[in-house]
Amino acid sequence: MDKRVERCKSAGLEPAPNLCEACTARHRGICGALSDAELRELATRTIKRKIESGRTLQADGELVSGYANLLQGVVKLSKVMADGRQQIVGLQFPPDFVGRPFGRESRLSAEAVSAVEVCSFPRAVLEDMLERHSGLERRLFEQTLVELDEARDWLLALGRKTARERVASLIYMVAKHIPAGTPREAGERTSVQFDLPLTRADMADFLGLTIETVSRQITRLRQEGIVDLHPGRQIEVPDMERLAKAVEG
Amino acid sequence: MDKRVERCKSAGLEPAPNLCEACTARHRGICGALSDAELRELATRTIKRKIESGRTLQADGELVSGYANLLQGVVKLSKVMADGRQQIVGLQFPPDFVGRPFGRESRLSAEAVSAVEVCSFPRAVLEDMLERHSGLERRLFEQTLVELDEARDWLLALGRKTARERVASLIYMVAKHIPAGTPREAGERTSVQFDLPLTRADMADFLGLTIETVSRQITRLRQEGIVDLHPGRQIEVPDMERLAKAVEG
DNA sequence: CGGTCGGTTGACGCTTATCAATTCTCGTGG
DNA sequence: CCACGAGAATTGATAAGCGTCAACCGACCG
Repeated sequence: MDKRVERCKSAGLEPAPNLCEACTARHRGICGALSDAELRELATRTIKRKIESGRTLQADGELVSGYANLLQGVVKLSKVMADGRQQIVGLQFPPDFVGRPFGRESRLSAEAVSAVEVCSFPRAVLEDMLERHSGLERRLFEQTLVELDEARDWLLALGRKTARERVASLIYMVAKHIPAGTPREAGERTSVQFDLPLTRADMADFLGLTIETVSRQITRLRQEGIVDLHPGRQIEVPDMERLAKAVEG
Repeated sequence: MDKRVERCKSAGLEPAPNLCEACTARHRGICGALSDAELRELATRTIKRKIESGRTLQADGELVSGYANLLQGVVKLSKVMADGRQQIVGLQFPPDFVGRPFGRESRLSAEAVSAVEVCSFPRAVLEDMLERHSGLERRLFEQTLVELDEARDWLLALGRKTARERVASLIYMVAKHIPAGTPREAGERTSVQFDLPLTRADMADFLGLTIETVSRQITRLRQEGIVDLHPGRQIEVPDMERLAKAVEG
């Protein structure tokens, strides 16, 4: 048995047979930069893994040993201060690439916030592929630029927005990223329903607030009719326009 | 006269003769990825410009028309909300690259916060150079990764740090970036003195605070003996260790 | 059935914003 | 050279928004 497969097993993970041709993300994310032949090559060097919620993909300060394409679920990137204060500095959705190219250490950890499925590969594979397929580097670069933009959007949110606006911003962002659950019948308003994969604690850590403040602001948005809460972290947004307004005031 | 040179003149800018061989940044920034021959080629297509404090290099929403290497001075990147709230999302120091590769629009503006000197070139030149010198793309990519890291560090600051810690963090960061003015004689403590190129308003916009709070926290750091203020935005840090402690609490 | 965890709600206090007045700095022109 | 004015910075008084502490509810699991 392959050594990597073995390591996965021992970590309680479940490697699956891996055929890029059947992968839903093969034309998205960084894989979109590869030809069919290249995808076949990649298939021999990657492992599809399921990761349960709460498990750590990459710990703060640990050497980068591997990378992954996110296929399903949500991953949070977070930083902690010496005294325990914590801040989530990014959320990743499919088909994002997870990991830091070129082995620069970066002081952050990546953790699954829901059941997650990734296509993972060791560091050497990425480096090898980068050398041989220049389109890949461009693709990674572009994603990094998008992440930089998103980080800067959140800087604006954390620096200048009120608690209510921040919560609205988060819900708005997730609504835009998640494959819309129920876009409702055409005749009705633009009602959207989806699963919010974050706990109140995660939301607070992302928004630079406390659990209590997040909870209060959500109640407020509910009373205002901007969101509807359904059991099991389901959120319904009856009118995206109104939510969008709450994002900026 | 070259058309570009003409445009510069008309904008009140002063193009200078441009010899990469004599440039102080030729081995740093993205130029460090180029050979002597390539630098000579680049020299024919760039213009060294001086830009006065307050002038805008790239306005929010405007199409990216050109790029620049920062040779001297400091540039701020900022975002504004519809109602005027403003947030600085990044500061750039020499020899940083200024501008957004691949023409993605990004909703931010770049403005000189001190007298600035840049080596600028039109968009087409960057694209052309990128195609012909693959090391260049890597270099740009690496800088973008550093910027992403810095943005995430500030997310932690804005989300979780107190006003005092934020102000200390900013002073600390500038102290690390600015070519140290007076490292003092070897026998003494590690005293550092430098110019803080930001107004209180800029600092506030960067730290997500108000002018008044920034001012109060600086007075406090002064009373604690962590910083010394000298006329003309000169700051002296008698002991970097103590400042570093203030950064995290 | 009790225990834990996630979430909500309330009372209170602290940090920071807001409003306002004053001082400082520096460039300009008399 | 000094007076003047405008913008930058400081300081004070007050208020608001969010954090802290604590009680409580409901779901889930052993």
